[in-house]
Amino acid sequence: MPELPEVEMYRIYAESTVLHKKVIKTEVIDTKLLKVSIPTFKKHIEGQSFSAITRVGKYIFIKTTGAKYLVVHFGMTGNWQYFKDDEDIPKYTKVLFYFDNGFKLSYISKRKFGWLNLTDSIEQFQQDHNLGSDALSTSQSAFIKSLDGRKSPIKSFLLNQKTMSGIGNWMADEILYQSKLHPETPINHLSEEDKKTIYQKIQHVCEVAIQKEANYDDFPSYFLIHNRKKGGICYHTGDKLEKITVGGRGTFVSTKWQVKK
DNA sequence: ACAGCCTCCTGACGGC
DNA sequence: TGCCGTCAGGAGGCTG
Repeated sequence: MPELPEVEMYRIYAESTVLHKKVIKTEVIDTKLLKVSIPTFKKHIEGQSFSAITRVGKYIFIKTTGAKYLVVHFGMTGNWQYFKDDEDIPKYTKVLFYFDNGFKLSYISKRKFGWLNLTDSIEQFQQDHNLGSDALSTSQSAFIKSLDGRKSPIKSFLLNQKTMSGIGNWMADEILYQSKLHPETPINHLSEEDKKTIYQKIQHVCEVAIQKEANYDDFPSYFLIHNRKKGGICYHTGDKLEKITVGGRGTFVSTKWQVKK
């Protein structure tokens, strides 16, 4: 599922395909995924070119030559694909952008958990939707300060996009596994050292995942993701991983390796 | 302000 | 082999 590293790959893909291309037409196949009306969407996108593509957390912001930014979120099964021939249209295409070179960009969503929106500016969108700064742009001191006064399980906090955005379910498990901390540990039980460790592991997991182009198979062998499945084994202890629920999300944990405080 | 639970949606998967 | 129930998950909304 697309989290920060996967969305970064989508951003790079868009930069190498649709940047500076002019949209001559759009086609909305499933209106449910559009957060604005079709006329508003067409008015601000058709006839405009894509002039910059940036990412904050799991969101992509496409600056247009018009007044608005196009905001794209992929949900859990989203993707996009650049293609030319009609016969190559991807399955589950929900929105199509036609460019003046004859190519098209398909916004794909299998389970309809993503959406498209418009905004005046990235900062405006962040304010309106309580979207925190990107995990790779958040300082250690800001991260540690944001933990003050909280007592929810640390995993729930990592999944919350309000202060730091981009971390989803597999990354939260990965970060806490590498931090040797149990995902249910209440934030107010963490030491200053723990907080620094978590921050460093957030950066590490993001950086490695992007460097490996989000191809899980290429991640180092000590990464949890290789064993993050039913019957998976802890790389460090050899014990079977436990599957629990934290914050309503499926969570894999090595109970001997990850300390609960 | 914060925490926790529910909802959306539908393909994939496991069990019989 | 085929059917059917259950699971997965990001973010927003609602409640306590």
